[in-house]
Amino acid sequence: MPKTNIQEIERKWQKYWEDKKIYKFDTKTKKKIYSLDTPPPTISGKLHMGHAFGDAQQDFIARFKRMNGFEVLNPFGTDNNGLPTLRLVEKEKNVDSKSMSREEFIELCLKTIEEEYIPEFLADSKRLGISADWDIFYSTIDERSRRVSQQSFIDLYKLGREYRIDAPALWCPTCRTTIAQVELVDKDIHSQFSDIVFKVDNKDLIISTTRPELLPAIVAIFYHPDDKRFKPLKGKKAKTPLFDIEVPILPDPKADPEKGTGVVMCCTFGDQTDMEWQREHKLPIKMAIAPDGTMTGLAGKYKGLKIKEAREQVIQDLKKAGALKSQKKITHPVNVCERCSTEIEFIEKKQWCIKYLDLKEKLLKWGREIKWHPDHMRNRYENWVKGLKWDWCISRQIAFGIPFPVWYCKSCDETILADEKQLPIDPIEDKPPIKKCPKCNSTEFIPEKDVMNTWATSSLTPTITKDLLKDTPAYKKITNQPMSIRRNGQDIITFWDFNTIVKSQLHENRNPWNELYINGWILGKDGHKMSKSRGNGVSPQDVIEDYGADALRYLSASVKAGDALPFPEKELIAGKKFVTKIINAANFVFMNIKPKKTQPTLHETDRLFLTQLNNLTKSATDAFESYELSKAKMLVDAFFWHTFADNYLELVKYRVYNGTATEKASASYTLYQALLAITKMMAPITPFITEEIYQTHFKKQEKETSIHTSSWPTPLKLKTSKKDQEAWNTLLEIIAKARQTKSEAKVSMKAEIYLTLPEETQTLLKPLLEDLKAVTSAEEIKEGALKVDLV
RNA sequence: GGCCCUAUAGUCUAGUGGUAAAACGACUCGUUUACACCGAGUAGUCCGCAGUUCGAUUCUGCGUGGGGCCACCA
Repeated sequence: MPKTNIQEIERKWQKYWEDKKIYKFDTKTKKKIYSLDTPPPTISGKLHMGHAFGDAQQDFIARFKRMNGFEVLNPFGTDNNGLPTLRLVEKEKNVDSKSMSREEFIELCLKTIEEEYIPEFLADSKRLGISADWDIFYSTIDERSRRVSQQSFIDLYKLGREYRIDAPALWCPTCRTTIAQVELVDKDIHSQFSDIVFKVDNKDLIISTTRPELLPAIVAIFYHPDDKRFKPLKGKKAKTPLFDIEVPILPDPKADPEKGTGVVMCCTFGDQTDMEWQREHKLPIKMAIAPDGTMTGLAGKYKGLKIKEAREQVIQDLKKAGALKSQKKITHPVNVCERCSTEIEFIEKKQWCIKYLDLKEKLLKWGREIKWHPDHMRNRYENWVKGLKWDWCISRQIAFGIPFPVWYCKSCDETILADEKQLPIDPIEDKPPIKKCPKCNSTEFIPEKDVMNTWATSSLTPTITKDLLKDTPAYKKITNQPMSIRRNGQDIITFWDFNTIVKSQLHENRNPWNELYINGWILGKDGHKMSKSRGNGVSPQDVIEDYGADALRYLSASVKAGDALPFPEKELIAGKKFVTKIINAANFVFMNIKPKKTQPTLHETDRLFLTQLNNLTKSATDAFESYELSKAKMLVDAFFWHTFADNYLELVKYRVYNGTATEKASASYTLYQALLAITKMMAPITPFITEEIYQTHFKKQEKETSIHTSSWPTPLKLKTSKKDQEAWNTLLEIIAKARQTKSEAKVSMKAEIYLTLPEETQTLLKPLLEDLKAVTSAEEIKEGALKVDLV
């Protein structure tokens, strides 16, 4: 088929589906509802291959369930309330969010995304054949999401699950925001160990550090409790150079005797271990670094210098003071901000946290109540839960996002919640619901300026989806129960899936979904993750242009749940070939048959073949049911290609052209049923070409508006016998033998032969011998050991 | 440092306690009443070691390679 035809056919059915509202969710449905919690992509550009690949796999499930009698709730959302959107709009519109009012900036973000990004993204998704109901649409920053998200905050506050504390927070000096553990990446940094001389009872104690600028913030010195070298120092105090601060010397097992000189200095905000020590040993809190990445007054004369400048200066001064013994260059990995690669710092800040560390055991239990596909992906969730050390900090200090619905009393700091009926609100713009503080009667309130972390909202997608259907009859059916399934990539199990489970359990005491499908993962041709910097990306738009959307979907169906696959161009070729082949096969079938729905007396070849078809129907349906999508595709594809096209069509041709009325009727029925079943079973994967075939050939008899709302095939009623499989296999073996003989003799497949078959084979295949003679061009069948002779 | 997944033709993947298969590629032929974006055929393969077993590519352990998660990183 020429390229333009594929494009035309696909566009034609895409329009048809939209016009006929084939994927419209019927809110008045009487059917069982199958609901999908769809991952809202952060839209900052075109649909990329990762989106296409995952969305396609989800669509296979949606379409399969739709054909199996479910009313499928397949919404579509976008996630654009976070830092990436903020960055995008700042860059695109050349503005600085800090110099605008929050309201202005949110407006600009919404407008930019909605006008310039979402339309193209949606068009690409539709072009891919995603069968979502586009009217059930949400954005994680729209009014509904803001309301649901603020309501969640208020509910959790009332449940005592939220608290606000002065806490050390991971801080990025460049982004000027606190960041989450998951936003950190490791980076190898060239640095140096400076051996600094401390004084204990006027004797030298050498301590190695990579961060001499933190000398003013030292609160203790640690050694390993088993380290004999330092045991005598226990309980003594060390004096720091330059600053002359006296700090205690303490034993702690986290100090590594092998590293540096075996003793380590602890500053409140040096790194995570420092903070743990601060807590465990109840050390004072000292802040040497301000939120903007400069030194605080604590650093004395170094105040106002940037971290690196201060480090240089301190080293110079240590040298002058004779307190720097030596320096050694090292490369060591440090945590940096994943967005700007700045080394992170720790600061003290009032933050809202959701308390969940007490729920670890329950979280593990809840995780086990969800069916994971594949099962082993639950390990990632469990490892994450077991490793949790902090409660969930949901405060973010950026200009864009969903505001906390709270104010604080200016005089007593009492938290004032917004009136639930007025959500969503912005405390900066709106007034608190009360005039006086209930605690101290003060009348002045300070709005919370922070916004919520994006995961605090996107962890509510099941709630948001259900809220979209409020006031419809379907609402009752979907509320108060988990959604059917969520599908997403393995990369966000630990935050999106995890946080959603947390919220659902805290709010509703139930899991958000019954099942989780971790989609297969597409890599670049080089086996690495697709990325701009590697230049190994493939654009789905180009692929659709060259091969068609069906071919891209066919490719997406060749990876197992949870697996990763280097981009296989050959699967696109195979997909395109499949499309051509099945349309040709359909043309052949309907050129030669008279469709008949009732089963006539079946010719033995047809009965045996239909038995094979029934086996396929069972195994492919099982595979779809258990979400083994790649297996399902492989089974149907292999059957279509080998059993149906290569063998059955060849076997039946002679009879179709030359048979008696009875023989033709049997062939007609068989061809019709087999092609219909195959077409339907491929419909979830290649929806366009199967719709083309359905509409062109089957619709007259089948009557459904679309193949995608037709019913899934079930096995046909057939007489069977124990020898069916043996007879079918033997038949194919003989055909293969004849083909082999001809090929080796380098003659045409139509060359005539003498076929010699053992008596028992002839008995087994008796009703098939005429078809066998025709397909092998055998002039006659002789008796004896299996042999093929050219005439 | 802890953990998870994984290893099959040139490539990418199925599969099995009795030495294996499809697709793409290669090679050899054929073709005109579905299909040259075709048909048929040929060659080619189970990471290493040890254990369990009559028998291991398959099960177990270890090693090695690849992918990933977590923790640490003065």
